[in-house]
Amino acid sequence: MLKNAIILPELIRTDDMTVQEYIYLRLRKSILLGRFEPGNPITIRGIAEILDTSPTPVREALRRLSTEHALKMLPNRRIVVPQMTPERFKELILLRVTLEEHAARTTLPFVSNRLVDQLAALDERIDQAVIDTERDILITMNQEFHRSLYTANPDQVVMPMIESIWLQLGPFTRIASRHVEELYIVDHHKEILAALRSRDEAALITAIAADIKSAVGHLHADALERILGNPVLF
Amino acid sequence: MLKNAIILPELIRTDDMTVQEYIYLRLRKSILLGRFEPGNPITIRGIAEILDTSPTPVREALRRLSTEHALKMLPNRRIVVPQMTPERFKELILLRVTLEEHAARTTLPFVSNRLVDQLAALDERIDQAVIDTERDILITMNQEFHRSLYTANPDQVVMPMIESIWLQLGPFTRIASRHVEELYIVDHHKEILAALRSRDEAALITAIAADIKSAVGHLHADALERILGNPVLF
DNA sequence: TAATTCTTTTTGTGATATCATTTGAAAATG
DNA sequence: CATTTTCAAATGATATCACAAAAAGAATTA
Repeated sequence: MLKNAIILPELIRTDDMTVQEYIYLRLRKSILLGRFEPGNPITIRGIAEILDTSPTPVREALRRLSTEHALKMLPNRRIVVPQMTPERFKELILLRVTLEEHAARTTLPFVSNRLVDQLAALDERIDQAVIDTERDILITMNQEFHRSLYTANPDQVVMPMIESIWLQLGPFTRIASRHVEELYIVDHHKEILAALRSRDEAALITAIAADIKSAVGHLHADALERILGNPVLF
Repeated sequence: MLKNAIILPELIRTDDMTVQEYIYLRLRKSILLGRFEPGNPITIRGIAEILDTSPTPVREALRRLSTEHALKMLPNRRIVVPQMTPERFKELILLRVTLEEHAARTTLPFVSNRLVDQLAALDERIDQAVIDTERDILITMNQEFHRSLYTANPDQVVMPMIESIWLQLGPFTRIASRHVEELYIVDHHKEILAALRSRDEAALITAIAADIKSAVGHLHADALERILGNPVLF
């Protein structure tokens, strides 16, 4: 079981953080980076052993993640990463577009020039990560780009739901990347930035939708069926 | 502390249900019916005493509910029902419209005549609940009406997010109803049913949006500010 | 009287122990 | 050889215990 220790990315643990919270954040990061295989059973005691804690905080962290639908607690009390199907994948992408369009629309009045500059800086780091083929950094920074934009709205309530979608898509991106030759991701951040600078809502919505769909653009129909049609075990 | 025992609605506990799940469902129902006052501190041991269990499953249930943003865990580790503000309320309603419109759109291809009949039957029970001024039944049935419609889509992933919105609005509806003379709720279920029968997507979207907004229709601008502007303690 | 300090009680957190369920492999059966 | 049965090990759920942090009172001081 200790072999799985590698799959959990490092995470600095601050003093004000409870054990439960630390475990939650670390597992969450791991799922977002696609480190877990769908279908693989996860055990409370197994995680507890890896992280050298008792089962109690682990179970709480796992339950939180199932509430966000990042994990699934089966009727037989087994915990797994949910299996992806073509239908569910389609629903997730459609909902992600809906949610992020909504988030973009409601955050636009709160967008400052300063924020756009920060987003532009983030985008440059993303471009660099693509050049360096730094997959983990790319995923993290891309999420940070979107999160920074949507949370400009101080009263926003949509972000947790977008994060839930990201968590549900996380395990799949890993599988998908194994079926695609190389990591060539074409984002639409430049268009998003242009739309933000001119405060053009229609253009922003278009760019956001294009950005989300391009992330799975090279995985249309046939490819998806091929990847998801069979269980894809490794 | 035992005086709060009354606020928890009854719930049948089946054998296959874990203690944690039972507590979760019971608290959830309680929140949806607006039994908790925003700001009131909730204690793990208090709930455990009321339900005659140990703190462990209670803490897990409460953590699940905070993950859904039905409750909030403060930095000082206190647990409360989040306070409502006019801004947050507006965001919640806007997002609810977005989510339920999305759900309606994606579920429409799966709507059968049989389902429409079931929804019509539900609507009649809702009308009766209005006549009898049975608040709890009205709220529950109304949610069941919407849930039945959206879950017709078997691959749907949006329902948990809609439920999260309902949970966040729950405590507020109670406050609001204390400021309104009587319980006269004008729903738009007849229009929803008509749109479903004719499989008219545009009409359905319009009806859904109208239905959601009418639930807070008598609480516009001034009234909201008045209700939410001050802490409103009872 | 109001503010502050000190003490007691309450509370959340995490580890441990116990129990029932489930799993998985060995043994038995056909 | 395939299937079923049996049984030990693993696992999840819950109660309990110990500890530290926080809250609430009580006592003291200004």
